[in-house]
Amino acid sequence: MKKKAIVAMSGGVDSSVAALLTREAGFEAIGVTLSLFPKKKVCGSPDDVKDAGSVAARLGLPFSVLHFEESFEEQVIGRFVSAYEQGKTPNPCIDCNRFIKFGKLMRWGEEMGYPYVATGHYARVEQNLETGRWLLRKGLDESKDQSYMLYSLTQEQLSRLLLPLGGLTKARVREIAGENGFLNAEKRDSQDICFVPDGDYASFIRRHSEKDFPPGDFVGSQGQRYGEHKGIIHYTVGQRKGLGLSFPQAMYVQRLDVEKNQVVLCPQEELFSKSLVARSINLISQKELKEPISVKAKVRYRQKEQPAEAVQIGPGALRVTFREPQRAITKGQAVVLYQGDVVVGGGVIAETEQ
RNA sequence: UGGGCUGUCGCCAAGCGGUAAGGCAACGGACUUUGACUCCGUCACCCGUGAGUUCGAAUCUCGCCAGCCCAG
Repeated sequence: MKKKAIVAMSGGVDSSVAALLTREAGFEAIGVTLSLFPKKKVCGSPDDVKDAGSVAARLGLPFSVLHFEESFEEQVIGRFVSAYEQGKTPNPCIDCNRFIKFGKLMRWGEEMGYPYVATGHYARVEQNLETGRWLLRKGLDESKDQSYMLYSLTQEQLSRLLLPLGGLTKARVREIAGENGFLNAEKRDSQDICFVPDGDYASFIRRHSEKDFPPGDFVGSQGQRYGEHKGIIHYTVGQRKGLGLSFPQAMYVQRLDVEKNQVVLCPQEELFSKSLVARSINLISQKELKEPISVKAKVRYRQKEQPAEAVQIGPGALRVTFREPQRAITKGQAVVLYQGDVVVGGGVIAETEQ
């Protein structure tokens, strides 16, 4: 009997090709598009659903739309807003993967008799036959690698995950889409936060938060006042644009002080720190770090991994110390550890040090 | 009220007789399944104002206006 898989189809090229490849790999597949925030133009917008449905039809796959708005609101938007309220800078895509695509959707599939979930992520999953552990590896096309976004997946989730694009380049994926007459072969890559299509995430947060985010002071690291900011949610560590102030040199946000409602500014040189503490960690290639290990770590998506040493400092926490100080390490963002192209694990940055 | 200094893009600031550098900010775009960073592009037909000298002035002269400093 064929193994059964759900393909999470966003309407884009990647997941469309993933659907094709999943079927070709011998799975009995169904296509599903998640409706997450129906009132706006997002995943699950009419156009995207239409594109996904059209590809599914072309492949002869059953297709349906799942209404996960409620979970999305709670698990993703809620966390997103709450992080900003605390002066942190969240990565909602990671939460969406963790709680929606590989949480809610996977559970739904299980109930429906479809234990596997396939997506169009550029990363690879494989089992280490010696240890039995499931490994997450970078996509072969390093320029598109999305393993960073998947660091939070558990062994259970990885064991049910199919990533058919892991060994392909983006160019090849578009080619395959073209060869198969997919109407979205040339559709542009997605960008920005899907539920804030106009890019104005600050207004979005104000609409979704009980709290008030009043103007406050821009200050220097010595406490000198530089001017007035628009509300703390408008800023993130390392930010340069949008301050509306002019200095002899470019100035950046060094940190956010929620208590004092201050945004602390500094020149580029003072933006670097050497180590960080991550919490809510998830380890993949090993169960725990018994001793410090040497890794390469990313402090944000689309950053080249940097040499570092990682040590576990508690059940859910680890400290990462970089060989070279890193620019603008930001609370709320994820740090992901690699050894070669294997994801060791990762966590949410809670503190920066030095 | 005398004496001195200054007045160039939203901010800072080059220029000192030959036809307006640059930085910051802003705006647009690229990049991107997060926020940032980064990169590329745009951004003073005009130099407080009026008159003059000159082939030609932001650059020289005179008047006026504004601001600053020192006197009193």
